[in-house]
Amino acid sequence: MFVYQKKVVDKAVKTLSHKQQQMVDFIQRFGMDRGYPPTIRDIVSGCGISSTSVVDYNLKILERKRYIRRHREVARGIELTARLPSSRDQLQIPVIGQIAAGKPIPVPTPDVWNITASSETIEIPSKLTQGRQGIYALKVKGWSMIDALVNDGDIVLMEYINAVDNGEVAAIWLKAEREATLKKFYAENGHIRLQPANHRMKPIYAEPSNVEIQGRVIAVIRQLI
Amino acid sequence: MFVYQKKVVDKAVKTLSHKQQQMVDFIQRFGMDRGYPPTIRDIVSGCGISSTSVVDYNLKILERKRYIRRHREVARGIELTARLPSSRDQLQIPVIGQIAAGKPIPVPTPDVWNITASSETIEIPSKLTQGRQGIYALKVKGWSMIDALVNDGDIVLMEYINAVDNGEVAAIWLKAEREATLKKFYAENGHIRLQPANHRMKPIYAEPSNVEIQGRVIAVIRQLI
DNA sequence: CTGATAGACGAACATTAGTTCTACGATAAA
DNA sequence: TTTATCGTAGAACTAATGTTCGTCTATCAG
Repeated sequence: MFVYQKKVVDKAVKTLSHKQQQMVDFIQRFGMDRGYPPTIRDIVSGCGISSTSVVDYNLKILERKRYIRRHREVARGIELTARLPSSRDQLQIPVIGQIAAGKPIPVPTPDVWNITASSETIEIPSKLTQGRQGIYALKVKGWSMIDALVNDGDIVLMEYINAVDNGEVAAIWLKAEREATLKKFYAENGHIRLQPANHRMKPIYAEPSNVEIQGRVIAVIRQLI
Repeated sequence: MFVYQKKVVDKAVKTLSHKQQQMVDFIQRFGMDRGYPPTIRDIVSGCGISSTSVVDYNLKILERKRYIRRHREVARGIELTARLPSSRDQLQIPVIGQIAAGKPIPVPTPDVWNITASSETIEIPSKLTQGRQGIYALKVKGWSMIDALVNDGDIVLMEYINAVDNGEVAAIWLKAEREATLKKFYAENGHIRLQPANHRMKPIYAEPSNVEIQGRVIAVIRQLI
């Protein structure tokens, strides 16, 4: 008796024609994307079927095999019996301070690094950093970085290095002006050109002795909720 | 100015009448229990309301306040914007196209959603979206969004909605000009003010009939390698 | 008092979408 | 061959469901 029962269940649960599997997948995806189940006609076009009655026919089978539950006479009354999860990896990056004109850029000393859980952290996909070390983040205060297309409140992802290649965007401390700024860095015969990201704005020129590279900009994140 | 803005958003997001709160709860429960969203008439009887138009009226408000998203002309096309679970993992968001002046913004239709699974996607922390659904991303082409502090190559994270509150940044299609643009949106006595994020730039004014809201900007991501 | 506005009603209307019926070809059993 | 069943089609029918409109009430500012 148990054997018989098992057999029946097996057959009922496992055997799905290609079309039926396709329909289950479609219903699944549709629900995930849109927040409500598909109509029979959605399934028709979504699975390249040519008639509503075919879908109805197969839905009846899926229902019998307990992949779905149907609520008759109800628009979109298709309910998946199973629902699912997911996961991935990401990094916790410390936001170690603010960047603002007139204030030196805080440098991530080891002690700061060590579970500065005290302050803030942001999560980012590990893909963004591409495996680099010495990554930290700064929150931008004020509008002085506007010519780098960075707004008040933006988060700047930084890599802690002291030299950059031409054309890279860096956080630069101008000693004499006592100003922090984000610019594209170009070393050109004896002096340094700092080029705003905004092409309408003019570059500024500085003496090498007046600039201090504080880090390289990896990414800018602006969240508007 | 910022205070005013905050106030507006606050009010828009928080204040719910008793009836509206009741409706949200009902929609929530209904979806949990049955696996599909309620119809307007379900809400009528479920919340002891006496007319479908009352429900419609309040659904419009809930939509404006972003508690739900509605899919017009679609049976049970009510989608809660906040779905419960979702841990601290990250999401695969499809980059469904480019945004550029002179080109309409591609809208994520169901088929695009699925097909683009094959094309490009970006990973973002689920925290960034705060559990919202209907999130997609666009790659910015050209410098026409520069006054929104968005550069060529930036990724704009969008939420697919058709109505925004004053002060929010939206992707707007100007019909007559055939131009897409990212601006802060303000509806003011009969006309619409579109305010660049860059405070050095002047707002532009438009007729309501000329603007089409394509989505809301959730975040901007600029990756510099 | 007047006008503006938020909420609520109920009916009518237009689509959407589930259901049903007939028919056809292929395959397998009798 | 005949009969039965599975899978597929297409169309028609009807119930379910979203939308719109005119109307009504209550409240509040001027």
